[in-house]
Amino acid sequence: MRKTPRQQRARTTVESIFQAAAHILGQRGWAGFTTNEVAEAAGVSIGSLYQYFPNKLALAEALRERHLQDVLKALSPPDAWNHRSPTLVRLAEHVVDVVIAVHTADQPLHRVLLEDVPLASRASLRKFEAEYQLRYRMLIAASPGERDEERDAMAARVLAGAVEGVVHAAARRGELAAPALRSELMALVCAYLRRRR
Amino acid sequence: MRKTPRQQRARTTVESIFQAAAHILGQRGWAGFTTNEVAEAAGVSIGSLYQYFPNKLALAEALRERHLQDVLKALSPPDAWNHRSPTLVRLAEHVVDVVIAVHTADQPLHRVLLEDVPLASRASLRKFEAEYQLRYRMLIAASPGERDEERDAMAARVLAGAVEGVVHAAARRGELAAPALRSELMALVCAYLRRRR
Amino acid sequence: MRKTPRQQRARTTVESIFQAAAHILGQRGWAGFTTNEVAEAAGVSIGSLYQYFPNKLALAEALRERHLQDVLKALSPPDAWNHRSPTLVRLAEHVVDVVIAVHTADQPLHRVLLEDVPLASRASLRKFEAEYQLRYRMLIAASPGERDEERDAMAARVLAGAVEGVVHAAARRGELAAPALRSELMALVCAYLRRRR
Amino acid sequence: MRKTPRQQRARTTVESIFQAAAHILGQRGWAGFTTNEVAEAAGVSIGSLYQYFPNKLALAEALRERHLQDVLKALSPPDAWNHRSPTLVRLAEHVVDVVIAVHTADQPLHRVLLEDVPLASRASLRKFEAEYQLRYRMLIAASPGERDEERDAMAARVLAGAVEGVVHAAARRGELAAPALRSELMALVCAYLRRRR
DNA sequence: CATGAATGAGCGTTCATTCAT
DNA sequence: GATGAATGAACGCTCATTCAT
Repeated sequence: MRKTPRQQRARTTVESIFQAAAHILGQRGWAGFTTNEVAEAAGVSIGSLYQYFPNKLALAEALRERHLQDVLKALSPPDAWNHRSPTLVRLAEHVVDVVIAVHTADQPLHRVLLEDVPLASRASLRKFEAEYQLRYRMLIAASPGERDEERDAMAARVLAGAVEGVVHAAARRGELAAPALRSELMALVCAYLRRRR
Repeated sequence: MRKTPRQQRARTTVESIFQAAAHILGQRGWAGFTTNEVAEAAGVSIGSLYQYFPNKLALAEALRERHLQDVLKALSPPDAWNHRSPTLVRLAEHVVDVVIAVHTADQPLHRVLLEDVPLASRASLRKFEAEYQLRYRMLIAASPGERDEERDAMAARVLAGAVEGVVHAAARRGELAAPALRSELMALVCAYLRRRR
Repeated sequence: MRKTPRQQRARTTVESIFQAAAHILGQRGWAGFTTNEVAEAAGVSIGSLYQYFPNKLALAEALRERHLQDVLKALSPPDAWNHRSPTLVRLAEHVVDVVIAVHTADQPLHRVLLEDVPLASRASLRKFEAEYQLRYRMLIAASPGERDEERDAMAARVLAGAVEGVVHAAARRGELAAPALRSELMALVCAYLRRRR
Repeated sequence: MRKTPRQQRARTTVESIFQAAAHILGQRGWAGFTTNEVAEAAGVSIGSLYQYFPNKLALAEALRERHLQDVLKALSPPDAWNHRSPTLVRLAEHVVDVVIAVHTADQPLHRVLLEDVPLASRASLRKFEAEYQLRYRMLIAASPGERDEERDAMAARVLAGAVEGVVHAAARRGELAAPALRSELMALVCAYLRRRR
């Protein structure tokens, strides 16, 4: 961001730009994402947008950063688990429910931010992915069987890819709310975690 | 397509447009896909391109149609299975290997065609997906347990989403060729297919 | 230039762009030189302008190149001098008259092209200046006194600057056509050339 | 200027605007001269700038006025000449040295102010030029030969144009400090002043 | 007197598309 | 069938200027 808003009205300006940008980016995708439309939808002049974001990509990246932080926060273990860690199934349910919730809230935006918006620097995305994988590593770590660093890492990536893929496909079909979707996905995750090696 | 090429020279024109379009769409994505560049790369005038494709989207969709047919063909059961159907594991291996192969051959193009190029009509994509799901239904059908139409359909969608998701994520990391990827993905598929209900 | 016009209508397009650009650049200066106005004045769409010139600066530079060639050509010794070289005064008259003529034809354009338009590369301008100085070196070479390489070079630069400065100032005052201007400028040039060292 | 600063703090505000404006105008030229950058460089808000200058051009013109006054002051005959006026050569040396000094101190700014900044009204510039010519008239007046009002006026303009042109061209080449430049320029001026009519 | 958030006309440039040749 | 010159809407972005605080 070019400068941080100090006055209150500036903060509302920036916030409405974020809102409008999220909406339009999710709806139109990166190719159809235009700064002029964002400004108009935000009820703000195009000049104001460029006061705070040096260019279109920077706006999208700020949006991504924001969104990824939200995702990580939602995926964090609840405070209730501080003392007694839950069963494997509870852990899996938490991850599955959060991923479903993320795609429910912002169906297309999540995908666009992660796959459509060009990467100015890979650094921040790598950092997110590392954090993100960590959540799946916790599942693997809690599963039965002997531990193996490399194999567990691959398992975490496979699990993450599978969960993302299932939820993503369901989102495209508007099937996210179906209980059967959740139960089958849980079945998949648990079957994988409990498999004999 | 606006009209079908009759003369031989017209057929080579159209073919070189397809080649160039596939190349550029894969490299630049939908946002960077320009008809002028396609025509130039194809060694053909921009006018010729518009003789056969009414607009940019129609070209991309023709490309998609072509590609999806290829994918379905690759997924079809080999002739060798006509008489004796193979084991569950062999079936699963076939699907996994084909999906990996598809993403290996045309990494970015496959993704762009399926996720980036806007959908003029959902009809053709729905048709493809129905066909595509059928392959996974065969896996479910071959798995142990009692059959249930709705539940099996959901299971097929979940399985398809999972396999696609894992391979897709691996492709982004350039990890498609790793043997560990394949074996873990197989483990996931088999664990799911063999799960107790 | 992005591409060379092949068809006749393309050549007229480019020519009218040049005409309009020269007019507007001379009138408004570099800061007020807009490609949209050039295209409009040329009776051509903005797209056509960008078919031939990759950007605004390239257009101005093409104009400069063109103009500088014209100036050098005008300054070249006439064919009539091939066999018998003229007197010092005749030589000086030729230079003075040409410089006055150049500024008369395109008063502000000449200045803008040389001093206002940013230099993408200095190469072509350096080449022009070297050629330009050569004409003044001929004057110095024809003047009485012993020759000295360095001193003569400086004398040529001083003479060129003086003639340019006088004509340029007169142009700003609209005084270029005054006979007194020419005779006083000739007096200046001749006095300098005939000075005792 | 919109209003004259009364308080001390206002005077420093205006002064820092002038400083910053001179710096940026000299560096970037009229085309790259932006009020926002001036305000920032001056450590002053853009609002403050517009309190004192109604628009960008007015700021540049105030700067020009200031600069031209400085030039005239530098060209004024030193107090030492009040009683005994110096030789023709001394007079010429004074003018030449001052013009060189002016261009040395603020090479680009001087040029930009005189040639790049558009003229809102010619009045103030005409006044300056009249004053400026007067200095050259003194040289002509001190030269041998019979006086003639019109002819002397033209001679003064020619001399002024020549000196300016030589120094200006030398400045562009970074040659202002060269002793040979000064001596050749003096030779030019003296040759002209002493010419037989 | 000073601030700085906000504005929006207008710039340079791209690219899908048309049509005379 | 094929060409490529021509079009112009629309994009990303800048910057002179205003005005509420």
